[in-house]
Amino acid sequence: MVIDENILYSAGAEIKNYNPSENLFIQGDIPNYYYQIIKGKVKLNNYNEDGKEFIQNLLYEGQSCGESILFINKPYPMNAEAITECSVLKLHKSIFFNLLTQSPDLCMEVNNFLSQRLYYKFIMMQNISSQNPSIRLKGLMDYLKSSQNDERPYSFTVPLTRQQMASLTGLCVETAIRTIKHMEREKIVKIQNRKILY
DNA sequence: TCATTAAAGTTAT
DNA sequence: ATAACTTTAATGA
Repeated sequence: MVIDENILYSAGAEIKNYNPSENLFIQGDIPNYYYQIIKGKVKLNNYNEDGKEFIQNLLYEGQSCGESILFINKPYPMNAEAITECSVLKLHKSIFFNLLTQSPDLCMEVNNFLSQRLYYKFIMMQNISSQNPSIRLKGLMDYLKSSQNDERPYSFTVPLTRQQMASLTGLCVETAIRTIKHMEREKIVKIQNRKILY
């Protein structure tokens, strides 16, 4: 959790609910609020000229959303779209900034989260620049698996659909599927009733 | 080699 | 039921 929900409530944050595929904000909007997810999943994405989706990030309950550019005066370079039913706490940025200036602890927590996002971006940027799809997918899975302690092979179940994995790595689904099958043959992953074990 | 298109099977809502 | 996801195959860059 980035910020204790009670703190956000007492600061005057409001709950907003979203249905799947509803946008919290879209590309070009001016950032005015701090968002923190109470329940549900949200994706940050872009669409290229051909309408192909690239997922910048998947966010879950307890995480915040769009805070990365709240601190500068630029419109959002991406959309935030609910992928499940979502409850989100929304706090105006002026109040959010007040909270931060009053509490070093809060400030650290926000910075910590910002660091994590940045870390993910670096990791993904490195492996996406690889031409090899197997390396891209492996890079993604390595990152996801690093959040758990068990490092044994096949101890991690990838919590993503193949479609999402493809959109996160800039591949098309079919290539992702074929590559994953190939990785299964090479004993890099196991597949149990469509779930990918890594 | 990977993306794209099409078609069909499977799962989730 | 219907939409979303998965899979296979053919074709082209």
